[in-house]
Amino acid sequence: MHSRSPASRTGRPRSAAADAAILAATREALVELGWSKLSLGDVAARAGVAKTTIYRRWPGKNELVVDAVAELFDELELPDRGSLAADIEGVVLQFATILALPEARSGLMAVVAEATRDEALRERIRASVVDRQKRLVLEGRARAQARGELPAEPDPASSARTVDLIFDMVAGAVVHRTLVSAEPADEEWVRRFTRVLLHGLGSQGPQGAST
Amino acid sequence: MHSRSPASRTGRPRSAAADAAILAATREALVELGWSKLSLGDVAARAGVAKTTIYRRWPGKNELVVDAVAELFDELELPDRGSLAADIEGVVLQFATILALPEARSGLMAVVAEATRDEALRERIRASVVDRQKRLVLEGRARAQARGELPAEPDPASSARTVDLIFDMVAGAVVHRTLVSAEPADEEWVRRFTRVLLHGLGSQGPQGAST
Amino acid sequence: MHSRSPASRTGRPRSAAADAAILAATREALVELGWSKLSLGDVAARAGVAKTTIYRRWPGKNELVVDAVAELFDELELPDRGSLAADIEGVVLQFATILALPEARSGLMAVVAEATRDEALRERIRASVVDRQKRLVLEGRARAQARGELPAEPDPASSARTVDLIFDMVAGAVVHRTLVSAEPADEEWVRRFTRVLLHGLGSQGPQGAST
Amino acid sequence: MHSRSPASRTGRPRSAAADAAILAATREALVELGWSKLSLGDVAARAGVAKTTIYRRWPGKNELVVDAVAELFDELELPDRGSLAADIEGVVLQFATILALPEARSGLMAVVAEATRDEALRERIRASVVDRQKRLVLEGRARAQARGELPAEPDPASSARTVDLIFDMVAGAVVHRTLVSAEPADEEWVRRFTRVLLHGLGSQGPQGAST
DNA sequence: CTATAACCGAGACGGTACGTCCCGTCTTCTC
DNA sequence: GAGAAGACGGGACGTACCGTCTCGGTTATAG
Repeated sequence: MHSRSPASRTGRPRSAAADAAILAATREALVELGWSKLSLGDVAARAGVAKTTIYRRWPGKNELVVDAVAELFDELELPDRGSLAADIEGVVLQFATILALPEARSGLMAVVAEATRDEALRERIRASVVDRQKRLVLEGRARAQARGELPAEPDPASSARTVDLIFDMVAGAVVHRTLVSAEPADEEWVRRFTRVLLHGLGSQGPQGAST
Repeated sequence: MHSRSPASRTGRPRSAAADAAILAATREALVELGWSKLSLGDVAARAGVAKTTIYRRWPGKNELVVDAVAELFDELELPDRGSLAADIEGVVLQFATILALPEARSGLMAVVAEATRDEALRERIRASVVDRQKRLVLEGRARAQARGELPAEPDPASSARTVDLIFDMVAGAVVHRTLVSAEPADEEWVRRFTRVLLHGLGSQGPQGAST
Repeated sequence: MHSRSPASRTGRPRSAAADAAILAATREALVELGWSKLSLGDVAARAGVAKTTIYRRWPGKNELVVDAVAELFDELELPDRGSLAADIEGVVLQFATILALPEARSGLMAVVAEATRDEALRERIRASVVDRQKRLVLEGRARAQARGELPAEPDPASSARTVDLIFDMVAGAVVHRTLVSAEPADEEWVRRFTRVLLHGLGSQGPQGAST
Repeated sequence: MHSRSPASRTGRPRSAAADAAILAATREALVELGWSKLSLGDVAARAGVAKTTIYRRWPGKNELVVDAVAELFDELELPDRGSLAADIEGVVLQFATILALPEARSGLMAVVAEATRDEALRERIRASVVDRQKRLVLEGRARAQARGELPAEPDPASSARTVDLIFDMVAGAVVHRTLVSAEPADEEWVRRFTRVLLHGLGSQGPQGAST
């Protein structure tokens, strides 16, 4: 998350409790105020902490919010629901549920926007959020391949590109639906999305078998 | 874009040139500074205009940037390239090209983020950007149905939902690829994306026929 | 006191009332808090003014306090009391009275201390305080010379040096008595001081004729 | 200077070297930074000492600087130069030399300013600086009385008041000349000052006998 | 052809948050 | 138990913008 030079062993150690309090206060402030009105002074006050304590640990508002939001995504899981379609629907619904939280909605797009001009921040987002959740795609695909629902992909380079593509399609669609179109990614939408993802646009025929 | 009460006819009229200068200055500042360091005072100075002149025309930074960025998307077209796949690839590439512009990258996600807590801004984005480009999906689908590449969808409600879904999938994937994964949406990626969109995840076999 | 480039005629003019309010608030804060605990934010709040309004007019705390204190000395006068001794005693008592005010005590020595490392501040003090009050020495001497109590000094260079010397002796003695020794410069002290100043250390004899 | 409760005998004793290092570092910092930019953290770093070590020995910045500066004045002496005038000129020149040191200039007036609101600090200054140097006035007067240059003062109360007055006049004039008027108290100024002090303002006639 | 009204530039205004610096205290490990 | 190290809660700093206001001045239509 953040760390000092490894050789520093002297002096009073940093409070571990402060970290948690700051991140929780950040999420609380995101809910109440949203990204643009969130101030580090306010977060510090909520966390019962001095402003300098935050600045000692994070370079600024952007990085703090990335860390605060990233924790939300760690609870994503991929329980085996028996079929690739069901697995996808399950995880997409979880993802949509998290994106419906005000603390995620407010902060996520904002840091992505900031990241367009900040390579380090982009890397932090990739490490804390994107790559950490790509495991879901890998696991789901492996499971589907074991079930025979998807063909094996022997070329590792092409395989990696496919994982990236799917992640962009899944995450992108849910994010766009939720934050840009500002419509709920509810069960019906998730079913339609999953059908198109699995079978393509042409598959507009019978829908009954999906849930 | 912005308008006064229609009954006001006396007095000095607003300078039309100022509008264009302000929007151009906004895009210029977005390129140089990015969203978060863009200040209206700076925009005013670049446009050779007083701050009050901006505030007389736009409620604030958010709305100004929406208008400045929306103009970029008006150049999107959907030339008939003979097949649905080719049409999709064409428009997605155009979209990716615009999203690669710094003035779009910086501003777009930021106003979307702001819009999560501002209904009026959300509506402005929908009107200025989203709905205005949905025409591309409608037109592409109609053309594909005429060619027999896609089945007709008689139920208008379901039809609208499909349009929305496709728009979210296309725009979402490109945005996520470009801004979150921070990888270029180049021709190869667009080909892979289009194949999955049209034929589903299972279609990982031979690829030769795509370009 | 402070001024902008003389050519600036456009824009909203600076509030004259703000100047007076700020200086009064500064003196009030000096009384209550003293120099070291006086903060410009506090002064701004007392004056009902934004911090930036102060910084627009004064470079910093030092210059503000010089101006606030300098006003106190403008009320010094030299009424003709009939003899040089009486004139001196009168003005020294006035000076001591001002130096007994908390707003003067707290601020004056502090800015002098700061001025040891700030040529511009030293100049400001000289212009606002020292030179402005040297008139008293000049006037008193002229009057005494007219009365025949002091010899004329034809050499202008030597004359100026004498004025400076007397000013340093008078002001220095009162300041040292009041602020360093922290004893009141009361009537009796003033009488003793005046006798030494006029007649030298040897004149320790009869004192009765002094008032 | 500072002391612990006499009963504390166990544990590691305080480093005596640290005291000297801290005071020297304080003077060094006064020279480089001046009073207002001097911070105890900086002094600690210069002295190779932890901040806590300073706080264990002095209550704060004010007291530390008083002690650091007071040492400078201990070198003042009053060699017998044969006449009262010569004795005064000698000691005033020494005093002026010390006040010309940056470490004295910066610090002395600042702590005097602070002392206007801090009785304990005022007492510390009086004990460490003022009273310690009053010996010079006493010694000089005794010597002059022995020579017959000054009359005896039998009343002890009046005698003490005279000592105080002279001290305020001498120290005040030099301080004012040096720090407020910001002119050097050079030999010529000292001669003029001494003549007025000994013989009064009227003695503006022939000067040849002064050096 | 003059009044009136809304516009315009400039820039001061009250205000909020910034990120930094230093304060004086505390907590830890080491000597 | 003193000492070095350094994190801690707190407060002020001086700066940057915000969105509003008050100026003097300009450019239109309406009378």
